[in-house]
Amino acid sequence: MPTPMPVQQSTSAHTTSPRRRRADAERNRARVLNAARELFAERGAHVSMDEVARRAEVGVGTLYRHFPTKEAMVEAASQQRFGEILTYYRTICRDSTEPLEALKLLLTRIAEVEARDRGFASVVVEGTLGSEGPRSPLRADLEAELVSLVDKGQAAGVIRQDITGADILSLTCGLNSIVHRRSGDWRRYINIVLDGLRSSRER
Amino acid sequence: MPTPMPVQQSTSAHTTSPRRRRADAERNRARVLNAARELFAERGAHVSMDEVARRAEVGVGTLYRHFPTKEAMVEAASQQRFGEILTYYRTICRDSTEPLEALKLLLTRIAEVEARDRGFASVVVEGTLGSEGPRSPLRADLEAELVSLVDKGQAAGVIRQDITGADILSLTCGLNSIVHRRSGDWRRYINIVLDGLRSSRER
DNA sequence: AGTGAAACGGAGAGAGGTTCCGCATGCCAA
DNA sequence: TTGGCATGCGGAACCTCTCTCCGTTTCACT
Repeated sequence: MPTPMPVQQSTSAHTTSPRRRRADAERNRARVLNAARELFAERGAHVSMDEVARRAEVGVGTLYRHFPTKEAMVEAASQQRFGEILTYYRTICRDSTEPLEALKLLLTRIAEVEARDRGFASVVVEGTLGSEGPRSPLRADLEAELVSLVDKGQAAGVIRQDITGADILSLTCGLNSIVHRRSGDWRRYINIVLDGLRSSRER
Repeated sequence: MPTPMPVQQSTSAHTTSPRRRRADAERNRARVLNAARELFAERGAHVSMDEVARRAEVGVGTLYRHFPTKEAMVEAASQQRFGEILTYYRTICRDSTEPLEALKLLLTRIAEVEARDRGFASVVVEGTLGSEGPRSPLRADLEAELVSLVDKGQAAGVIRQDITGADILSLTCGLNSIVHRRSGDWRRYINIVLDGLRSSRER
């Protein structure tokens, strides 16, 4: 390991960074992230690093100075999507809405974003399928919201007891599959899932 | 295209082949399939072709003479699993059992096999997620059984009308996710899915 | 045994991710 | 303003993995 002080926070937005970055580095990081977001959204996470570098008009080396691996870059590129979904959820439906209705709105939003952004879709699936690795901050936030939503629903007696918040993320795998195989049908799928989640006395 | 007569049926068991294969070729094909099945089951589909060739004690070239791509080989290796599941289903529960109960047995069996065979699990997910490409024969058979099972359940009024057999395969994506993240919890997941599938008058 | 077709092995082409290092550039102090 | 230098940059090179190609070997049939 030649570098004595590796960049730890390269994938996060970091409010208080230990050492300020140079202006050109900051600019390049933004260019890379934009290029990545565009390409991954349009064509999925299989787009090559060379291509991202070309669209960002930087060398591949620059990509790896800002993100340790391609996977981290894909993850970072979809952070904004998690952010959008969280913002929507927190402003629209967290407090005012009945839990099952809120869950429906949230799942619908996730499906809509997955339909628009193939890179995000694969991050959701991989992150749920792949067992190890640290969760990105906003993804963790979203999972936390789901957990508390499920808790609330269970306390109110409208969601069955034998389920956890983490289950919901697993259910989005199937959602993702439907979004990309038969666009449009996913509203039906959400209804099926919600009917399954209801507590028996609500049925 | 140099080869005038490419091997069409390389992934199937072919009962009536147009031209007989040499004995050594037949033997090597079996060795390769065995090696592939073992390695993919143990460690997943990311195992390299070199490694499969090494375990089968053949050269990589031989792998590609029997299977056009790695993907085809993974698919072929999991055909046996689809076969096992189909046999189980046809002998145990297709005719004699009530549709929802049969569906439960079938989903349970799929989960059990996925838990044992990581390669099979990824074939189920990829095949469901990936939109294009021809389905392998036994996979298609399994999907057909699911379709007729759903039809039967709908005719009997125990399965909701707004669902198709293909939806079930999508639901197995989430199943797969749970099988590999929290082994054991998938029985709970199956109950949730089944409750969602029930027609409303049954609840 | 002899012959031709079928099958084999494995080097290497090609593609994609990742690293490395000499050069360029922004930043700060004098 | 300029000189010093840490920081950042580009892209050739490297590694690994899939897949192809072709000289050699093996089988099957006479």
